[in-house]
Amino acid sequence: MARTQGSHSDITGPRIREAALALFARHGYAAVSMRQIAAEVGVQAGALYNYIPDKQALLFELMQGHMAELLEAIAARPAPTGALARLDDFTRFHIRFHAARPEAVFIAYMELRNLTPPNFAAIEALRQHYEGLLEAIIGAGIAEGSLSTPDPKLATRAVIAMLNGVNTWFRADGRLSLGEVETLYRDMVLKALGA
Amino acid sequence: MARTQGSHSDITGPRIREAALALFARHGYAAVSMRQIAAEVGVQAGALYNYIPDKQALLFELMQGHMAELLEAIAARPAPTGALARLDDFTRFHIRFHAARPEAVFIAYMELRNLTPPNFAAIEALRQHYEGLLEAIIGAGIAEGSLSTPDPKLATRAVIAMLNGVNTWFRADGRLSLGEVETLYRDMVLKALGA
DNA sequence: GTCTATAGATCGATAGAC
DNA sequence: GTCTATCGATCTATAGAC
Repeated sequence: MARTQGSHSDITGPRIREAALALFARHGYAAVSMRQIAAEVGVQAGALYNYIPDKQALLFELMQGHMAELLEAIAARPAPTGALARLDDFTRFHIRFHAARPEAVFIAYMELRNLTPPNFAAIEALRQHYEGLLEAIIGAGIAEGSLSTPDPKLATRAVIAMLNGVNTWFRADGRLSLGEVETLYRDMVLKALGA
Repeated sequence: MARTQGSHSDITGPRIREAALALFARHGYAAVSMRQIAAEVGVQAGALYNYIPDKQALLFELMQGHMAELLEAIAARPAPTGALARLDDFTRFHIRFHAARPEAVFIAYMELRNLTPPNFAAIEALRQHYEGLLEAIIGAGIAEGSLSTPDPKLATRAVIAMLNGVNTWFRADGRLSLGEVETLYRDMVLKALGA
């Protein structure tokens, strides 16, 4: 990994984020040193500070970037017509998006307590916005009569938790394909919400 | 918190575990120092080593104790007759048991990666044993025809994840009582499993 | 059983040479 | 933009007095 001297402003920045993402996900933010990140990138620790003000900002950027990507991806998706179709689309999107970036997802849920209070508030607002999208779908389903659940807010949290669980065990080379998992979870979600 | 000198073998041990539980849950294992734990107990850092061999053993004891308590509590519970009644009992037990000890639950799920490999294997075996209890109930329900779900192993994971989610938002002084939450989740679980 | 003191290592972040 | 070198703080764990 050692590199000789030279100027690499275009690639070092992204590589720092990649290395930090992998190391934070594996060992946890508090257990990873700036020297470890630097070694993974192939620079000395001091060079990291040309790209980030401090370790906290590095964590925040990773989490904010992940949440922004999530919200952009769901916003860019054309919404199907009808609550059931929208719910089907949401569950498939959620599972697929999260399965594709397990490290960022892991960090986004595990390292919240290592954010400073203002940084935490910013991430929490993004998370609540995403949750609100699902709650709106469930509310629309109740309004149109295609869904029936006594407490939409609680049901929203239950569905999100269920879908998030996929990331703790899914492996691409496992017994089920991602498409099969999506369908099985979609069916459980629809039934749980009284479709 | 400062204390004068003296011998307190009977109470210092449990107090160390209590302090470590609270601090690990709030700040994370890697971010908590032995000095912080000692200060919370009211002793100097060196005194901790009369009770535990090292920091890792302290984490392991907390997690193992939690899992042992969980398995003992469910084993001591008289099993109702019929899969639906057993499922109702399991969901209520799971939610109530976990809601009563949020710190231990948080540590049990968040600090797995900070265990040494042999310690991790021991905890993981206990977790799988617990999961197996729910899988057996679901399997029995399918066998007797009261439940209908295409993949019992996947359904087991989905239900556990859904139930675990309660701990991330439930507050005793919130909108819903724990009993109400239990009932709402029980209903969603039953429906999701095709009861 | 707890104290004080400390060893030996490692941390985040900065300064200045190139 | 990266290097070497380092400051000052902090860490786990241990040694020896009481």
